[in-house]
Amino acid sequence: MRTASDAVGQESSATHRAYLALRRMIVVGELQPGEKLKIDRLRTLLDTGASPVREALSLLTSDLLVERLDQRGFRAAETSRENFVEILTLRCELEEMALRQSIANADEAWEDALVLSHHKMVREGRGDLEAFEERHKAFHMALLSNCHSPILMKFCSQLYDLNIRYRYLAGKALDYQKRDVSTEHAAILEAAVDHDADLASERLLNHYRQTGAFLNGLFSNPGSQDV
Amino acid sequence: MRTASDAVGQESSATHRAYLALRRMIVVGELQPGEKLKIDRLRTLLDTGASPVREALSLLTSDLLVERLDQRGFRAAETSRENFVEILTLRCELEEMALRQSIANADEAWEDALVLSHHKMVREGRGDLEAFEERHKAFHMALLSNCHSPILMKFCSQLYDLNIRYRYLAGKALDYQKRDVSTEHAAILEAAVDHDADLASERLLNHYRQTGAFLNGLFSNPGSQDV
DNA sequence: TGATGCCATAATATCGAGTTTATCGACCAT
DNA sequence: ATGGTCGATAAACTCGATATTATGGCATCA
Repeated sequence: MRTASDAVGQESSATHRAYLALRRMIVVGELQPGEKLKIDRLRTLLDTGASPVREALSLLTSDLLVERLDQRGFRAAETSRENFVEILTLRCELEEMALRQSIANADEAWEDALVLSHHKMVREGRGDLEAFEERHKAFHMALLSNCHSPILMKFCSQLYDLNIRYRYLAGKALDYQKRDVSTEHAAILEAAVDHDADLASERLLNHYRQTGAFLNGLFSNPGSQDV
Repeated sequence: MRTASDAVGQESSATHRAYLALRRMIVVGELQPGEKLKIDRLRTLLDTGASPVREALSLLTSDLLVERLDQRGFRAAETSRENFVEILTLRCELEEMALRQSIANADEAWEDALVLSHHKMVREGRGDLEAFEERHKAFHMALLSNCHSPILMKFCSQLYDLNIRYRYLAGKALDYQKRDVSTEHAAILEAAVDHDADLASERLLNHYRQTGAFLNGLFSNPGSQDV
């Protein structure tokens, strides 16, 4: 019983919709770390069947956003400082690798797409946080997208999602309001279009490490968020 | 209707069994690259229901061993020289990273486990090829296992499986019969227990690159296998 | 004769029910 | 009183069936 009107979403499949919805809910923290994910509750929440939910949870398990317990169902992945540090470290390693390859393969089409994604991110502004985060990820992925290594891209994308989850958990991307990340983004973009791999890598990694150090501090006194 | 006797397999779940079985079949080539994976056929083949098969295929999609077609089901992942080169490159990068961290964290327990896994691999011999490959993977993973980075381990494990698939496809691990890989393994082990990260990395990467160059040659004239 | 639209077939994707398994509280034995 | 076992409840897991969607052949029309 599906009307022709919602055929516009070219990705029409209950499983895929459930996957996107659940991933979003986990990333932004609507589903808390360690929270039990009961099929029946999610089934009613997403208004779909049990099969799509199970399949989506299986996929999220491979993304490390969901953990599968022996025969006891699923739960949202736990968080920990060790996990956070691991993600940050791997992200720095893999993204530097991808960025350098991207720059080595630089061509006009890539640079155009890169500038465009940066522009879209700037234009979006901070009005809608989730929309901005979408653009933000698009920009960072665009930096790497010319590495011609789909597997590496997949890894970077996964690590990005794992990381952004910590940002949300720390309190609605608090860091953005204190630091001037716009300047950092512009600087990274500039170095990339100049094909300066060393400078671009250095700026990208500093970008991550500053955010990382900030978030890492929150593990000690998580009550310091006052807005 | 399950007897108590087959409770010995502590991982008793139709989904997990289907996952292992299908992964094995794809890796060793019983399911060819690009082959359509019809649910019904696999269902009868594995003697299980459709749900476990679907869930297993979903998981394998995240392992990059299965591709999901829009709304047209699943197929075994395609192979290509580009894909092979990418896997080899990433493997070298990530495993060197993991190996160096492993050695940096070296302790007795790790060295013991490492020596043991090497011994088991040697003892297994080439009688049962699949059993040997099992030990072989265990040895290589043991080298990396002390890096204290579960995500990195997961990536390396995935890449290992993707790579070994090409070995099987090239013709039943032909390379092992021509080169003296035993000596190479022993040399890697020696450098690792000596905590010589540079030497161990160099030997490990040479190990991979030699195998890689050999397999890469098979893409040009795949008919050269004569046994 | 070639191309196009339609219909039959087959396979997928989804749903709802039944079965197996874990959890938790109560009860009994020590 | 404490430890262990048993039984009721709830949940996950699995199965069979239905509905939806793609595919390939056939008829029709230009």
